[in-house]
Amino acid sequence: MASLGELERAVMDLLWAGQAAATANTLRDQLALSTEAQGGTAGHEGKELAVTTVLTVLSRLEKKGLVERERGTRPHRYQAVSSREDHTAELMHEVLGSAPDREAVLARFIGSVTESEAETLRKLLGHI
Amino acid sequence: MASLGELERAVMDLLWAGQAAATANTLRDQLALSTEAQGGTAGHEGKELAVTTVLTVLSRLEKKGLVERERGTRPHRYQAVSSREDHTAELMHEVLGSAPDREAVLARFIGSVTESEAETLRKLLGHI
DNA sequence: CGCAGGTTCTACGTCAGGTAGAACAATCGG
DNA sequence: CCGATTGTTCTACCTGACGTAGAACCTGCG
Repeated sequence: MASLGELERAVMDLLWAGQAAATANTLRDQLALSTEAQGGTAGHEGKELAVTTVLTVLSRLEKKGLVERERGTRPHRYQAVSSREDHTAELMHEVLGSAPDREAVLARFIGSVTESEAETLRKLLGHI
Repeated sequence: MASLGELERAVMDLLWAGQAAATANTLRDQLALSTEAQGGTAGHEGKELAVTTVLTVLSRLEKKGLVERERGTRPHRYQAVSSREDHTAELMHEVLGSAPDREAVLARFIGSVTESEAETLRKLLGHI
């Protein structure tokens, strides 16, 4: 159970991007800014969501264990439990584990990795 | 769009496991056999599904591009488009690509790989 | 031609996720 | 201490994916 919806994903992206814990309102504003008059890479809409919507999503993310909230302060402050990289790596492991022959999967995986990534991997595997 | 439901997954498992293209009826029977009186590792139920159910799922899998069917023969024959390993590796790439800093993700990923897997990777990456 | 086996259409129930109003809680200025 | 303001929780609706399958449709075979 690790799949995220589109909005959930957008919220996580903000939490991962920002350094400090954010409040629901902050996130609501930031969500509105995404794509706001930005004809660029596409994303959502410059749509103003209700704060309750953001709060609902945050609660769901909390239940999924992706978000942690400080309940002490009045505007609760939300933050990602783990970094985007950790989370993604974990997901990769999950996917890898979903096949019986992990090594065969790794073989295919390596087969289509970019050269720079291969280099990174070599470096990382080297000093063991 | 790559997530599979439980039954979809079970069908793919069968298609991946079997060597030849299967018919809907064959798959229905095999699905019934899963867990049939097998108190083991758990799975489904020895439940007899309607063939139409299997066909619906197969159609959905076809639409998702995971299954290919021969329409010429009368009982259509279904088979997985790509091997389980290829599919899984592709998924891993998808996940990897979902983060901006791929190399950082790889670093975390390698950090929690088993020794035997690390060995496999080293072998596959050669040393330039 | 009529039937049996096979496929497609249509449809319903459930659950996740997007969305938000209504109700409730806390906080702040007076 | 009280009302207004701000923030959170409850409840609920809508959509789409998926499990499930009956009804209707097609197609050789006898």
